[in-house]
Amino acid sequence: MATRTDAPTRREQILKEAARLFAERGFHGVGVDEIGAAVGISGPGLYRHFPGKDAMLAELLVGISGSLLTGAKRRLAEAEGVAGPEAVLDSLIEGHIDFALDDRPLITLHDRELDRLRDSDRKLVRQLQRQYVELWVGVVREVYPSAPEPAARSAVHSVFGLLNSTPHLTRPGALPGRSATAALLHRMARGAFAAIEEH
Amino acid sequence: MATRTDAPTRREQILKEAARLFAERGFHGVGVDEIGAAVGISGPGLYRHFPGKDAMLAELLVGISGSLLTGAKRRLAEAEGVAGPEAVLDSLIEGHIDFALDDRPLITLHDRELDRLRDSDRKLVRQLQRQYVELWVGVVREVYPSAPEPAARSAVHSVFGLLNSTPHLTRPGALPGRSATAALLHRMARGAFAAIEEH
DNA sequence: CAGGGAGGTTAGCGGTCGTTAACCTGAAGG
DNA sequence: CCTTCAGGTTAACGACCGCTAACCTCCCTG
Repeated sequence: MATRTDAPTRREQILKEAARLFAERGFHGVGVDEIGAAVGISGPGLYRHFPGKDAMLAELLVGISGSLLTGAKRRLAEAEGVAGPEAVLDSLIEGHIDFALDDRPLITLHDRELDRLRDSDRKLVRQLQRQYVELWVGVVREVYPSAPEPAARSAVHSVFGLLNSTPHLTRPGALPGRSATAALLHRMARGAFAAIEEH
Repeated sequence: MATRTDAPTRREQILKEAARLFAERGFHGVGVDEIGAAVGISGPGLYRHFPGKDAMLAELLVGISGSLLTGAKRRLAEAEGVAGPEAVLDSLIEGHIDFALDDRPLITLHDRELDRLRDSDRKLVRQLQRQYVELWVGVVREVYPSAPEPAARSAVHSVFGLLNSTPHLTRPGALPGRSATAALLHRMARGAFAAIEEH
């Protein structure tokens, strides 16, 4: 998989703009004409690239869940043996923060429009999400062995909520710069996890 | 304001069911017929109680933001002088957790459907939200005086994300019970705030 | 016991939206 | 040079949805 430097294809443009619009106004709140207009073609021209509006949302959500899981697996494999569980957890957090900061609209969609999918697609996305969560839970339980599994799972969901809050705080972009924000989020996530263990 | 023991009025039933449906399927994803059916009347009967579908959403969102702010102000006033800033922060966290656990659909709506409001209503809601955030920021800065204001504000938004994650974790209801969940969320919120200060 | 308002009902209008149909065009390939 | 096809276009259809109109039926009250 080479690092892409090519110009984005029309199909990719459409997906990107659709993600932005869906995140801004909701799946049902955006018409196909608007999506088309956002990439310079109009309305039904989209059907040369996608079988329907639903298919765009499906591809977006499956893509998100897939790359989150793939990235997490890669980070876990890279750290295997050579690093302790704390470093692995840090790596997972870092990956999730990068995603939350770079693909804000996708993060928004990811927990907002899942129910608008066809049954089969929704099942797939949920399965990918579940694997992602369980991967985190495993690592968290290595770092905090005294934490019972349900608490660890709740904690993971809550930290996702914390990290995924980025869309809310960057209205004017007047926040302390990307790296400082990432560092703050990272520390807060670790601080939240550290509170799993009572006292 | 007496504690209400009376049966809920038809109007309140409608608001409650509308909140649930809007949270489940999005504002545009729910038809007035469905809302009517959820309270046992059908379709246009709703217009005896509300001027339109938008008005239901507006009343819900203004109500949420208002009661969050009112509750926070009350807690702040009660603790004035008699308690240190840490206790005030704990009280704010407790209030927000109660709300997140008891009114899950409203919490979901609150940061999801704001853009579907008329301009004037949206402005009002945003102003209430801003006051709520600033109230938290003030308390947080008392507890952590070394934290710069932008960091404190980002932290507050992130902790809201953490606390508002409750809708995600209660799919089957097989989580460790309400009080244990509340305690875990509370500890995590404090742990996250504690990480504001570097090192 | 008349009458009126609160709170429903069903029928239907007007607009919007996803999708399809039919047609056009420019560039690549034999 | 003719063909083909990818990638557009506009027109239009059918479904759905928010809302209004018109009507009906209790129940309360003077």
